[in-house]
Amino acid sequence: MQVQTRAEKLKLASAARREQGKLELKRQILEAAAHLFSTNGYEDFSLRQVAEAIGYSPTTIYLYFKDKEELLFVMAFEGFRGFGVALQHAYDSAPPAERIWHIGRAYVDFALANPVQYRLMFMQRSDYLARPAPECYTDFIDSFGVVTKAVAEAMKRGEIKLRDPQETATLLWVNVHGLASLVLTNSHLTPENIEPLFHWMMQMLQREMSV
Amino acid sequence: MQVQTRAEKLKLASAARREQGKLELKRQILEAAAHLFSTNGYEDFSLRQVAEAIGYSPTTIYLYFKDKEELLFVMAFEGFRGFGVALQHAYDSAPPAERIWHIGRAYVDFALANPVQYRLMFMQRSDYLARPAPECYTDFIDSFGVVTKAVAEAMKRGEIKLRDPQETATLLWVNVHGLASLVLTNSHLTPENIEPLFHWMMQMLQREMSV
DNA sequence: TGACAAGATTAACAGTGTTAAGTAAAATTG
DNA sequence: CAATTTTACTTAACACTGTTAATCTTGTCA
Repeated sequence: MQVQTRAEKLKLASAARREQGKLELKRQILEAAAHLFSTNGYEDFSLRQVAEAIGYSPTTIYLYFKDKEELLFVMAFEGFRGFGVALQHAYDSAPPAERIWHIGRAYVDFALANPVQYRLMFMQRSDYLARPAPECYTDFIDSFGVVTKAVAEAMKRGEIKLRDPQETATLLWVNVHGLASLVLTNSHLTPENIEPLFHWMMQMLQREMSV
Repeated sequence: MQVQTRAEKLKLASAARREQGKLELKRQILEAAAHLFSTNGYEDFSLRQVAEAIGYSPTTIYLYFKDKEELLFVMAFEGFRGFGVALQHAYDSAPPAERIWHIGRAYVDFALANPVQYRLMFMQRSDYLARPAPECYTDFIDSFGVVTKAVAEAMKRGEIKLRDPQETATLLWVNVHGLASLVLTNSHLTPENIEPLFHWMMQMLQREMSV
């Protein structure tokens, strides 16, 4: 490998700077989109409004996202990313014996703290879950995998009964998702008054896993 | 009250016939809409396509439904109606001691048999649940009420532990909805292979309610 | 017959996603 | 430094969408 000439270096630097600018605008689009999405809702979310919000012409967005669908997908995917981080954090920060409980807590808390995103991710466009991640999102945490891991390890430690970890994790998932989506749906269930139900549910699961 | 003249009778009959015709066209619109909805999906569902399908101009639909939103709502509501009927049937046709189990079964079966409607009702447009029923849909079964009733009666009979029936019903609901929506979302879970999970889940709930 | 009402249509508007052609400025090259 | 190419963006246009107002048609009634 030979050293580059000064001109070549400059060229690369400038290219990098421009690339940086592109990334920043992409970021800006995503921010405006997320904001409009959370205020207007899924139904009234429009590309043209996003464009207007950032002061660009509508077609500019197509230079950064293939189409509306992809912009929405990336928004959902940022949700999946944050969601995965939250579950992983719960896994990491809890004593092994309490991991499952903490993950359940983190799951529900995420839904309550990010209702708009949660709805998009798991209710309105749950089909996105089947889609492969967009390129450049390689450092992606498999949320369900976190649960499965916690379950499998608890089994290995003998804290819960030996079963198919995947199936056990699914039963957990069914419960936390069921509760979360019910709270986001039913006005009688509020973030405050679900606490007893959440505790009951988690205790039931814990008991069930032990037996 | 005096007898009507022949002319008055005719008038009424003709008015009734026309009213009948209106109802039939409304029915026709709903059928075409349901069909297009289930083939094209929520995103690509359009009034103009519905109009074309039944051979009317787009604006005709506005003579029968206030707007697209109401047509969609009525479609969802027909789903709620069928859903309520299914749960009620499960309630009626099962021996008292097995009612809860049967209702759970009916819940999940409905979701698997009517995935498109279920998605609309409880995932894509779960906000419809908070909306009051459209007039003329007065004979409406409160699905959650069926569960609550079954639970309350099982408590009275001493089959399950005394608790807040509403909260117990909610825990049941959380589970069946969680499972149903997961199956409709996750391609790894299919109507065939969830049977073990369903049984495990229901047994867990039954155990939990007894303790 | 002529007035009237009901049911449907046409035309139009505003807004949407999306594509192709055009433009101005910046970067690159000889 | 001038010429050329690339880049980032815009304008114009198309094919849709939901929705409204005005119009037409047709059978009903006095």
